[in-house]
Amino acid sequence: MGRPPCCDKSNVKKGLWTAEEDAKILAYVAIHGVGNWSLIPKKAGLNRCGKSCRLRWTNYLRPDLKHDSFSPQEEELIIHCHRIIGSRWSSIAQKLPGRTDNDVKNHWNTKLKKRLMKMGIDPVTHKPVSQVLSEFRNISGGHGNSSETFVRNFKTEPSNNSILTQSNSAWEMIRNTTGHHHESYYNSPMIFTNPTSSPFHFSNDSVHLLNGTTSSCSSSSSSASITQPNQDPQAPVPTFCWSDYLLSDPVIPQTQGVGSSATSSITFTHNENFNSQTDSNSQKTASNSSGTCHSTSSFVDEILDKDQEMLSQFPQLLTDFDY
DNA sequence: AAGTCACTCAACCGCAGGACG
DNA sequence: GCGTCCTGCGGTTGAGTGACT
Repeated sequence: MGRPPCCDKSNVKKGLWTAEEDAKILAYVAIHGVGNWSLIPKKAGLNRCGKSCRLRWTNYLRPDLKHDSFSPQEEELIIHCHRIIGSRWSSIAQKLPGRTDNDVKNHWNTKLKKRLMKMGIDPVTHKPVSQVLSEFRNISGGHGNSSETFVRNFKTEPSNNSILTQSNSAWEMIRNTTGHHHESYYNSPMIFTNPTSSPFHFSNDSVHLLNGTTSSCSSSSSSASITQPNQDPQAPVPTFCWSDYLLSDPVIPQTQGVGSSATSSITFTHNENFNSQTDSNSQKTASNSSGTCHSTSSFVDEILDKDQEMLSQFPQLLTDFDY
């Protein structure tokens, strides 16, 4: 027996709110404050579900909300946070005063995701589509010979791609077109940027996104080495060869012919946000990772070890996003 | 001018987790 | 420990609107 509905749905109004209804909510909250939303409709004289009232208040009527368009800085922050924590809209919204999770989610789905796709960046992984497809080719046997064509279409006319229109990311496209669900790979924290591994990021800079220019990624090269424009050329660039882990993971089938164009030797650059607070530590960690790339350990074990290492060195990661 | 399409965003839905008796 | 209620969250839907043919 399932949970009963929160209200009698046949007798409550649905759909857009009128100014009069808004005024009733505002008047009630001004006097009594928020809380116990299930009782508010009755007390405020509204024929609405309490849940609907709460949503109207939190997403629209709250006095601290901004109703203007997103600034470039806010967009940059959304992209950055999404790269780190994914679609945890409430957590991202907390970083944006005056914005709700619904605002952020809608803005991502309608604007930012499309902008990334148009630039050839997969909005799920935040990596160049060419690289995502190349990596997939590596683990699926190397017969994805149409990936370059796909990447061209992805970058130039994403809206004309029926598959993309529905699935919106290279990874989802791969899943849809092949029926293969490489779950261990798909869920890998190295691919889906996990905060515990976040010192190793592609620097598909938000600056480029906001300026409307294309990123430095190449649609033809599967060996991505992306560096930050302001990075000191003298400074050593820590690298992290996660593909080594992939090839050593027993879950993922090994393939022949992963050399030349199919080899994914990806250079991860240092995340600027970690530089400011934990520069020496993260440099050390990154350097340790870059120099070794041991293929003798399993991918999962290495990730877990790295998580532990990161958590011990960057405890603020736990607090930043409410883990 | 009328019809169609694409896009935006407010609102809804179902689920999960916490609080409480 | 269990059931109920409330709240919060993320995914999805659909009405409204502007652009295009």
